[in-house]
Amino acid sequence: MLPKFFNTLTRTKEEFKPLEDNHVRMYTCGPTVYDFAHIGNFRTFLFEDLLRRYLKFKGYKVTQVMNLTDIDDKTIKSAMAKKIPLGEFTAFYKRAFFEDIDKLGIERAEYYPEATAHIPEMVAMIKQLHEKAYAYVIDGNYYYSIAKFPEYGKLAHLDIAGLKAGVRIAADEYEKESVSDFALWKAWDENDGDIYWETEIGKGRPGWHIECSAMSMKYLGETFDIHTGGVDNMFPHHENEIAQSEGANGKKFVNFWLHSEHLLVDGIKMSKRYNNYYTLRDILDKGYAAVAVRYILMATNYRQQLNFTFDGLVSARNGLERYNDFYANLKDYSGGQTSGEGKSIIERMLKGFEDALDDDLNISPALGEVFDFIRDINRLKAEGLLSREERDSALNAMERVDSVLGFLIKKKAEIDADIENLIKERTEAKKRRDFAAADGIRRKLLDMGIILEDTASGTKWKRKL
RNA sequence: GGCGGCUUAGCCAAGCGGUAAGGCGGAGGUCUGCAAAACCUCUAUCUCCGGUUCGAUUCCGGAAGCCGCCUCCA
Repeated sequence: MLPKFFNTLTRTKEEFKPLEDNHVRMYTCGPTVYDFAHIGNFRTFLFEDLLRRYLKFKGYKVTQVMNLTDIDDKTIKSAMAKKIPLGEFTAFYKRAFFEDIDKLGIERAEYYPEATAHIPEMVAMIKQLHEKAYAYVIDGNYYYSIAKFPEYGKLAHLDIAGLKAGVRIAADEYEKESVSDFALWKAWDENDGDIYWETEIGKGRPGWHIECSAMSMKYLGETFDIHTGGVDNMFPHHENEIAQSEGANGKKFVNFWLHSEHLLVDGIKMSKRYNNYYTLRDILDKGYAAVAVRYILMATNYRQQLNFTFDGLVSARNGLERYNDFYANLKDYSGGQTSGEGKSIIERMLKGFEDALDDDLNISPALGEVFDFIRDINRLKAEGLLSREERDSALNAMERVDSVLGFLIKKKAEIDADIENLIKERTEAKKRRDFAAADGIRRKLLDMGIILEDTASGTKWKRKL
C-alpha cells in the first residue's frame, strides 16, 4: 500500500509516490551550527529519521540531504564574540551535532552539504534570478522581489498583501522595495569582519534561504519528492525557497512538504528565559538514556505539539525497558509447545504496524500494535505455548519493526570482570542461603546501575536504562 | 488584527457516526527465599452548551481554556 502524508501545500493527506520509481529524494532542513542543538531541534530530526527509516522499511531507496548552515548572522556574531575564525567555530558545533545524532540513533543522511562549501552554486542561482528579474540590487545587496512571484504565500497560505506590518520590520530593512522582500546576498559591511566571499556578484555573503535552494538542486535536482522541517520554517524560509527555486528553474520545486510541530516544555515554548531550555547534553547529564529521549520525542505524531516533561521521560524510559526486556528475554527463551497462535499474532502486528505508519506516520497505533504483540507473545511464552520457530519469527518481526523505531539497545554490554565476580559471590551466598549477603550484593550492583534477575537458567543482568 | 492547531482516565496518547487502542503510574493476584522479569484481573460515558441523527467522543453551531505562526526560531 502507498503511504499517505499530510502535504502542507494542499493541507490534505495525499498518497505518496516518488517521481522515480522506488527512489525517494528528500531534503531535510538541518541545524545552524552556532550552538548545541536543543531537544526541539531533535524532535524534528527524529521525525525525519522516522520518515527515512519508514520509507526504507517500505522498500524505497532514500537519498536524503540535510544542510548544515554554517554562515548566517548568528554564526558570524558568535564566532566574532569568541574571536575565533568562523570555520573553527562552526566545526566545533558540527562535530557536536553528529555526536548527538549518533547518540539518538538517527541514521546518517546521504549528504550533509555545508553552506560555506556551496557559495558558487548560490551565486549562480542569484545571478539567474537577477537575469530573470526576480532579484534587484541595492548597494550591493541582492533582494528577491516577491511581487514578481505571484504564487508567493502558497505554502504558508498567507495573504502577503494583507499582512499587518509588525514591529519586527527592522529599521535596517528600509531600503528594500517591499518589506516582505528578502535578501539573497548581503554585501559586506564592517560587522562581518573578515567573513566574506569575493564573487561575480560582489563581496559579501549569502542570505539564509538561498543555500537550501541551491544545495537541494545540486544533490536532488530541480524537482524532488519531499522537503521537511519544523513548522516555524514554513514561513518565511520554505516559502522563500519555493520562490527562489521556482523562479530560477521555472519548475515545481517540491511535491510534498512535511512539517513537524513544535516541542513545548512544561506547556510553554522552550526558551532560556523560562529556564526550560534543554540540549540533549543537559538531559544525558541528568542520567537519562539517549534512547529514552528518542522514544519520548518520537512516540507522538509529528503533527501534534508535544509537551516535554521529565515525568514523561521517566514514563518513556519505563516503557522502553519493557520493549528491550521483551526482546532480550525472548532471545534466551528456548522454545516449547505451540498453540498455533504465534503466526497470526505476528502477522497481525506487522500489518497493523505498517497500516498505522502508512497513515501519515501515525506512530501511536503502530506502537499500540507492538505492545499488544509483546503481551501476546509473552503470554504464550509464560504458558509454554511458543515454539522455537515461533520464537524466531517473533524475533524477526521485532527486528523488522525496530529497523523503523530504533529502540533496541544493540550494544552488547561488555561483561565487566568486577560485575562477574560479584554475581558469582552472590550466587554462592544464595547457595548458603545467606540471603542478607546476597541481597547486599544485589543492592550494591544496583547502585552501579546493574539490575539482576534470577531466572530458571541462572542469574541474568542488565544495565539500568 | 489575520491564520492555524489543540482540549479523551492520575500522566502521556490513538480513535473521529454505532456505544472508548496502547504506554506509564496505581490496586489486587500468580510465580519467587525476597526481588526483578512475565502473565492474569481491575483502573474514562471523551471541556461545556445547543443542534443534526435511530444513534455523536466522532458531524454542525456557539462558549470557555490552552498552544503556535504572521520575515531569518526545528
